[in-house]
Amino acid sequence: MVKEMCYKLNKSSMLYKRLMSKHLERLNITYSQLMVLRVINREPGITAKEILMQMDTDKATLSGVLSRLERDNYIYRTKNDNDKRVQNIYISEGSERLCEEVSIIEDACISDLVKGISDEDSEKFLFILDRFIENQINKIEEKY
Amino acid sequence: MVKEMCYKLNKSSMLYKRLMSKHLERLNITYSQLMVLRVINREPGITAKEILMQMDTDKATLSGVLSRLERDNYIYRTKNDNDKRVQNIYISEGSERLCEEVSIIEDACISDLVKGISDEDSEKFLFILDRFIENQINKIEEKY
DNA sequence: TATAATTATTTTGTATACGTATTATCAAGG
DNA sequence: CCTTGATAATACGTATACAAAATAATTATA
Repeated sequence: MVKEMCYKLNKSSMLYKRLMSKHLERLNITYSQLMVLRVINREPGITAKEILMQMDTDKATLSGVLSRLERDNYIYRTKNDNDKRVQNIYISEGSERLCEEVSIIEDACISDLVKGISDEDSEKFLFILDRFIENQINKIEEKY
Repeated sequence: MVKEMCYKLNKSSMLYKRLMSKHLERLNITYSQLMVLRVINREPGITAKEILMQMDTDKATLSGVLSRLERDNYIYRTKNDNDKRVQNIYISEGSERLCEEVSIIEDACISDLVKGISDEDSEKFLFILDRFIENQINKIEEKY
């Protein structure tokens, strides 16, 4: 049964990314880029390191996403004078609007996903999923 | 709440892949390759098209996975005489053993993931997840 | 039967995911 | 000071994920 849970979690995750990508296509931005952009929108001047701590992704991956966001003028970066290793990251003019627009798209994407699932069941689902994730994290931290 | 469900499903999926990858590292095979190898192991002579139907992945992705599996001698392919577009795919000598070994690894990986979650709750979780996935599939098939 | 439509698969291009190496900078100790 | 170790970030290599185009073979149709 655990195996089945894992497979279906993977499948659902894949479907979600597929769904969001389709809707985001016309905005010329990817799902990953968007997730990062939102964090920056919430905390202007944030550093890559701080984004990493919030997002549980890989630093090399994030570096790539950031450089593409910068290339496409969604963000800009300035060197931090206190610590020249660090760059502070800001949303470009106009990108706030993008974040808002995307929230609307996301709401549309997810609107029907709990159709036929009661609030109580959703609650229950989240509760179990939290426990499952906790177990996964413990397992990953184990030695091999 | 739906948004939270989606984020956590993604997170859990990522963690699972990370966990399996760490354990599979020493076998010199990736998680995706393994999933494909197993299907071939179950149905020797299967075609790429048939694998696709079972696995809900992308044909281009599968094509790459298959070519790497062939490159590393896990599988071999023969042209089908009835339809020369098609290739029949077989497990190479020795790869069956790999499949068995991997099952053991996978069991070890997932063994503690339902710790603290009752059978009843796992059941419930799967039930809700199935419904969720069904809704996702319907949503993806909608027009934009 | 010649052509059009379809099908199986690969190729190409872009964006992740992630381990490892590298670069630049900082901070602490000798 | 200056070397050593830690830290922030990028670069590189390999493997997906996936859209779109290309290839090659098959089938349907005029």
